[in-house]
Amino acid sequence: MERQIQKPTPISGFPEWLPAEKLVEQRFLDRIRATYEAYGFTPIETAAVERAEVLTSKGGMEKEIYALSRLAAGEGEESETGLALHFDLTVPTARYVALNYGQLTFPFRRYQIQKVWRGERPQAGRFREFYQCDIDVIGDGQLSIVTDAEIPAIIYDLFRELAIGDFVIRISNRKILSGYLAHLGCAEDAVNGVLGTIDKIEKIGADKVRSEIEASGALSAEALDKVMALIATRRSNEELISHLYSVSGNERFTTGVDELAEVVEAVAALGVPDSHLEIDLTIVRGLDYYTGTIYETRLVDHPEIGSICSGGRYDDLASHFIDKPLPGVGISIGLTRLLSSLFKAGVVSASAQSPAPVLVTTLEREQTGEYLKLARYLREGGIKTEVFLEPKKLGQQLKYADKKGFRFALIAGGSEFEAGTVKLKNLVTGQEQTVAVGQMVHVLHQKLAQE
RNA sequence: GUGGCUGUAGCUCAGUCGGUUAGAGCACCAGAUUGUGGAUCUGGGGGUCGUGGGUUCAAGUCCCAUCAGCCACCCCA
Repeated sequence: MERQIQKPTPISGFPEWLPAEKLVEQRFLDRIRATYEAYGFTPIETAAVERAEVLTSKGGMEKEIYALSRLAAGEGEESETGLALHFDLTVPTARYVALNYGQLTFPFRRYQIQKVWRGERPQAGRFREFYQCDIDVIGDGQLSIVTDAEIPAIIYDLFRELAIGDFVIRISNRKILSGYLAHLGCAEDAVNGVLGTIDKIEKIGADKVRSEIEASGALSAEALDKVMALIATRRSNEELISHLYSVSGNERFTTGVDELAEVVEAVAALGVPDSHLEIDLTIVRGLDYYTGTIYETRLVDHPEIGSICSGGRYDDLASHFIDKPLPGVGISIGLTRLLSSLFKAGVVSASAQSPAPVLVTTLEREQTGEYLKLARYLREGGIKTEVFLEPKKLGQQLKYADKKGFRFALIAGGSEFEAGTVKLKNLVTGQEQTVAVGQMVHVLHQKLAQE
């Protein structure tokens, strides 16, 4: 019988991390969860699929949505299921909140860490399957503007904890520019187009932004000058806010400035230093469903990575599903993109292939029970431990430990068993130390804490 | 979705003007005297050259198709 071997190929855009990388991802996920919960957010999870019409209710994303169908259907049966994989977590959340409106308590604070799928053409940093780590606060009819200040505080706490280098949270309020544009005579239906152009300023430069807006004819030459002057001038947060108060605009503009000023003040009260929060009127976020505060975060030393998390305030989460205004504010971390960028940039390295720091080596087959017992003591003492079970020479066992990134090898043979001791070998420094079995948990805890 | 580039070992790639049994580095496996890893040395396994067709005495090499991958745009996390 001939065996057909199918060549295993990766599927582009569907990343599968190696163990060392997956361990880093788990560590990140743990910290993201812990930080979200520290601010009182509660986890929810929604189905991987939604009814197709639910996903398309916002419009525009059809081409990116993977639909579900059965490979084969019986006579007269429909192979289409009418279901499709969710492409973000916002639409499912809206549906979930509307569905469970009566059972949820508002303001509803939820976090949601799930995979999403998009039928895009993949390339570096762009995936077809990836994790989003969302938090949102959703109010029933109203939601304090101070909530908008909690989001940067959470981001600040989290990225400091993740230790992936210096970062800056950029913040703005959509009402400011859109109000200003309207005030300067830009037609309402042209405002989003102009904002979209301004959003590209980092990529294409101020000159091209100007000529693109000019070409669109949305603004008079005089108005364009004013807009460019406002967005292109660098100012400190304090200077910019006082400058904005001196600029004349319409009511929307003024509301935006008031909101931004209040948020920035509250962010400071939450302990985020000025150095990590930057008001930047050029960030607008492509999605026009944001209506107020908007955020982006980037790494200072790696601007090429782009925004590592972004979000904002919206007036109404679930108008498609429920006849009640549900304003909210939230943010999403694209964990898969973040990690792949960090690996590529060398900001984090994935080296350890085992979550356990200790490998118990085995020298004598007839003492297997003793080795297993040693491992049990270590685990009972809270130390993750693996036992090497294959009949190989010590040298090969240490090589295995080295490759998998264990930090300590525990070595014991005849003489150690007789004396009731074990040898602890530090695999980084090569140093060895003999300790009594009763002391080994204590000693290891000390040594691991030192690193 | 639009445009460009590339497919040779697990990975990164070399392979001349078409010419004999297709190469390197890394990785992997084994060994270099009894219970000590990362280095070095020696040896070893592994490829129907993405797939299908065509041209030719002869194709990894040229042509066509197809599939896959990468990059840019678009969109965004």
